[in-house]
Amino acid sequence: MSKPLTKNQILVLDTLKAAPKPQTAYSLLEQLKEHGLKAPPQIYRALEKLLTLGLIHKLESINSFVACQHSDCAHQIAGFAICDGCDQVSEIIDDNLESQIRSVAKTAGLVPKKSTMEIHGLCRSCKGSEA
Amino acid sequence: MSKPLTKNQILVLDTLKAAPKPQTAYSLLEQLKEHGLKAPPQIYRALEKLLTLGLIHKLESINSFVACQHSDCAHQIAGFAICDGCDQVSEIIDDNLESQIRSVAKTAGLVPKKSTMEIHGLCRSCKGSEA
DNA sequence: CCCAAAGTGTTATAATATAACGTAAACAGT
DNA sequence: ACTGTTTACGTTATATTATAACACTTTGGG
Ligand SMILES: [Zn+2]
Ligand SMILES: [Zn+2]
Ligand SMILES: [Zn+2]
Ligand SMILES: [Zn+2]
Repeated sequence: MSKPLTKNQILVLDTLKAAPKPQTAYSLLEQLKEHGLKAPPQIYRALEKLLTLGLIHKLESINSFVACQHSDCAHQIAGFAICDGCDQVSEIIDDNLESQIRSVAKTAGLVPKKSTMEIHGLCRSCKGSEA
Repeated sequence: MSKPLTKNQILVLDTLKAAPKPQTAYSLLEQLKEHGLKAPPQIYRALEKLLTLGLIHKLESINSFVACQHSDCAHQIAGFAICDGCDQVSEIIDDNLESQIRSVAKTAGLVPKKSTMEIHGLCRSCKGSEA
């Protein structure tokens, strides 16, 4: 029996799901002020829970959060492709990625727990409209 | 002819080279106060320059900086293995990593510019001394 | 009912990073 | 040498991201 999400957790998750691009904690707070949320801890606490449930991901390189684009990849390892032109993000599950990570970890003699891979660049449409 | 580093840039780089673990901008500032540095921008500006020169790397997941462990990998793609027990970091250059990144980027239709890969876990010695 | 765990709302503060300003070297072209 | 341009400098102030701490409420099991 997995516990249902609380009101604040649902608010944050739904906002992330509806957003076209990654959101910072403070942009979420701004949007949720009309629903009664008032202070950063309310956002950060919901984010933390959603992270441990694997329902959202944090993009470390831009201090932002996105809803998981798969059903629930708590245990999986994902890579993120981030367009610096339009902020669009794709979450990529690649079978080789996990073995790649294990390989790098092994080289370093590290037992891996958690990893992030974030690739910045330009998507096709932004690449086309460059100066 | 590559321009020589400035005084502040050398101070920051040398401090990072001598450090046993990643340093935050503010820990660098703290250490460099005795050399006359007084304000964050002095540190951040040196860091930015050193980053573009490929002499240091930023670990996005811990908001910290490390000296490059290779001679100069401005163009290369590296992975970082970070021990959460002792903060030791290994910079791994793996031939497969670059192709892996290209693969993920291609899946997303992204022309890659810059990427980060950071693996957290426990090194052998910390793993051994677990509770 | 009672307890423990998890969540809530709130105020305050810590930690990370940049804007903006005026000045000073560094350097290439004339 | 004189210019203009670029880069770095030092400084003050502020923006952005994240957490500490406290008192209270809800939830669910024994
Ligand atoms: Zn996911
Ligand atoms: Zn784009
Ligand atoms: Zn390097
Ligand atoms: Zn360790």
